[in-house]
Amino acid sequence: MKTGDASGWEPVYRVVRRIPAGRVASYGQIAALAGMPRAARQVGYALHALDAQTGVPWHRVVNAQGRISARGAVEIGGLQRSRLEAEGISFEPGGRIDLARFGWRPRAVAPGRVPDSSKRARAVRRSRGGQA
DNA sequence: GCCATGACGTTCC
DNA sequence: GGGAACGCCATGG
Repeated sequence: MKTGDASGWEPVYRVVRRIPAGRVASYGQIAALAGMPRAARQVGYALHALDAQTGVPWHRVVNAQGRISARGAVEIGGLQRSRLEAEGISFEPGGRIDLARFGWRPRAVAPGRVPDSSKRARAVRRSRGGQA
């Protein structure tokens, strides 16, 4: 909430506009391209404060799980899904999107293949102790 | 100026 | 592949 003025989020909006139709990008990706790799949350916040008439394809932005979060805003999530489907993006039974196919790759990487970062870097930083 | 909240991400098991 | 916990950063009160 907190009606942000969205004045300093222009770089973020610019990145979102760069997302081609039929493709989706994660908040972290947008944040990284905007210059804030750790401010993924703020990206979502910026989009929330954004208006539907700003011309920014906010519906092409989903979380890293390829799912629509829209905390509390169910109507927003429904609209987002409808828009994505209209662009040719298919949803899985669980409401998830196949990021391997519809995920936006600004680096123009070979289609059908993604570096993936799910379960590779494990011994990189285990100091976190996410769980006992 | 400090505390609480939030369209999330990444790591660990 | 899925669930849970910790972490980051910015806005609001």
